[in-house]
Amino acid sequence: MTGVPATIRDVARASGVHVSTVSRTFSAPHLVNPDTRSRVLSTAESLGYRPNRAARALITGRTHNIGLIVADIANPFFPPLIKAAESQARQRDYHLFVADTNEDPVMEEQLVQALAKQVDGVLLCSPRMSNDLIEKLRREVPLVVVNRAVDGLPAVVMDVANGARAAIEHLVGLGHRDLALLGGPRGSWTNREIRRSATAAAKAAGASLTVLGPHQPTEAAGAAACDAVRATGATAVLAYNDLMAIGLLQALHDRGVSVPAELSVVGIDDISLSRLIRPKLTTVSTPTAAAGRAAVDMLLQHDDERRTNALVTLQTELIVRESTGPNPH
Amino acid sequence: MTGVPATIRDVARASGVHVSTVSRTFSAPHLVNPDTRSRVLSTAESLGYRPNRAARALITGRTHNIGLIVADIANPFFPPLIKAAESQARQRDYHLFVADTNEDPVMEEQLVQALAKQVDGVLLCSPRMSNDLIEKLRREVPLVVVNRAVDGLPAVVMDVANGARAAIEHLVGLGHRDLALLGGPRGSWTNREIRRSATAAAKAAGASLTVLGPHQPTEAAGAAACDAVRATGATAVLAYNDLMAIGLLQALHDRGVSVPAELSVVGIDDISLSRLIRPKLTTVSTPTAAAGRAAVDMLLQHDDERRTNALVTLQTELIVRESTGPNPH
DNA sequence: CTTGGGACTGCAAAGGGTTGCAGCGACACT
DNA sequence: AGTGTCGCTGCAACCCTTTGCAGTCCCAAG
Repeated sequence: MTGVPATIRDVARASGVHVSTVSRTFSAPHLVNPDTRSRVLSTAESLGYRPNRAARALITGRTHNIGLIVADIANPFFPPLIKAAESQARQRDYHLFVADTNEDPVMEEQLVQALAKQVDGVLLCSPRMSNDLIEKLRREVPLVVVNRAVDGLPAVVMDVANGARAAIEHLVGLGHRDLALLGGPRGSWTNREIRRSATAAAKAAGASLTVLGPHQPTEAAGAAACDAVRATGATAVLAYNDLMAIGLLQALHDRGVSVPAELSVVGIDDISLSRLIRPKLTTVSTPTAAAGRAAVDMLLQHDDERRTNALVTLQTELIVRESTGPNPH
Repeated sequence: MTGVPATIRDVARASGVHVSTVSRTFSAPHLVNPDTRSRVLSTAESLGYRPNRAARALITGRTHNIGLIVADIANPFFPPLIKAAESQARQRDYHLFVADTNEDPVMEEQLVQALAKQVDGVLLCSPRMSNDLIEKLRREVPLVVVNRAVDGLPAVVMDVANGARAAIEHLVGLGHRDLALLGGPRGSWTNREIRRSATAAAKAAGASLTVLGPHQPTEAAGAAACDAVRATGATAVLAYNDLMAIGLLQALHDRGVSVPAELSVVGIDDISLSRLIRPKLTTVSTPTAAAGRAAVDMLLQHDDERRTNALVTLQTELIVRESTGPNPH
């Protein structure tokens, strides 16, 4: 009512107890007499008192905040992950800082540093920085990495290797023998996994695979790579993500190349967009919401446990839609 | 190096000055002798010292944090806004809490309350709560409202009224006389603006306008409303947002109704998706990134200024693409 | 009646900074 | 020499809460 927020002292005075009793009413209710407790609670209520988290953080060392760092909030891959992480965090009474690095590795480091003192841990999504740097940063703040496997660090990854293999096998099964891989950004663990797995799968199936890239993981980059893709002579292409695949689709459409009649296209991620465009995109779905939840859970479990299950791998699934078809040749 | 983070006291001891001098080195550099300053800075550097923001917040009362509350992070309308706000905030050395209400008005209130003590202000995006409640909450924490005009409260709105009018005039200009409005969620100021303006514009042009709704602002709701839209007999539809328009487009496609030959569809927002689908969506573009930046700016300017320019209105623009065409009758 | 223990509660230090105030030396001016 | 000012630095209180420790009261057991 007064405009200035009530502190624990106001409540103590108003209810005739010591501040420590008020404190305990909130943080260890079982230690205070039920009568006292309800009295304190009701005066706190009437004063509009809320514990000051900064002060609490100062003494307990726990902020009840989590940092979430992503490469690009506007990349449709991330919002479902952010949403799930935020929801999971809040359910456990944590708040979420969200920060955007603009795909810039040095920004990643700065952000972790800046957030370090203010959070109980940081979720690093699809980091582009080096493993060495991650090793260094983990000493400043608990880290959970998403979309990257780092030795000894808790991590949540998608089984994109399996997904890429399934995609290649799908294409080979449709008679394609000349394949292209539209590579993603430098520094991306996922990109390396996809390349490794796709290359192996193509080799095992006796097909050729031309690797293009690195590229930014954007629709524009996908469109820009259109001519390079066609120059490879491939009849089917696997893209690093749906966004690039969709950009490629647009560019192909502009050039009058029909999909999948002349060229088959597969994406990865299954962002919501992918089933809205024409042709509907064949893609490898990755459980992004589950990844967000899992990452929060890993961060919030106690350190000893955290070490034991240091790597969570989430399954992916090939979703065949309309952008893939038989080899025209 | 030690694992435990260095405090201001460590730096003071190591550089042979008092803590207050170290404090000033960081928060009021001009007050300390350049020699002293550089000495402090270098020992701070070598100790890996970073000011503890919680401690600072405790004494200064300013957290250097901002809360951003949106209805649905995964709704493509919001990510560009979030991204812009985050970037603008960080540029001014603020961090951003992001929270998601799931379109739930009571969650909105809880979130503002929970964040209140932890931030210097809250950006309330597209709030669904009542004006009374907003009035109440503004007494607990500085508020800036986006996509809603509230008396005396700093707000950033898009001129959707003008956009809706332009859309209706565009449709009338194409010969349509029987129009429908696919309404958005209850409690949305934007929805009321659109309805008001569209109704007035239709009336002025001598066209009929059937208003449908309220609906959730989702693709699914847009699709679900397909039959209701057709039942109105309208030859052109304006949707509350692109997501609903796109859902409608999908449903129309499934039913074999061709757009724009049989029915014209207009969206609002111009999310990135809208130019990727077929037919490309005619829509009213809203400057979401600019809104995010403006909201942060408003929050961060001093109170006296904040009062003077309490309402920022951002212009919208009709973007004619492929989903609108002449009246078939 | 003593002793022990349990249930509460109060005391005071601690956490890491900021900031008003005062002290101090150097210098300029009268 | 005395006075005033300026630039810099130290002192110590303060921000709000948590928590180890100790004290009080009461009751049950011996």
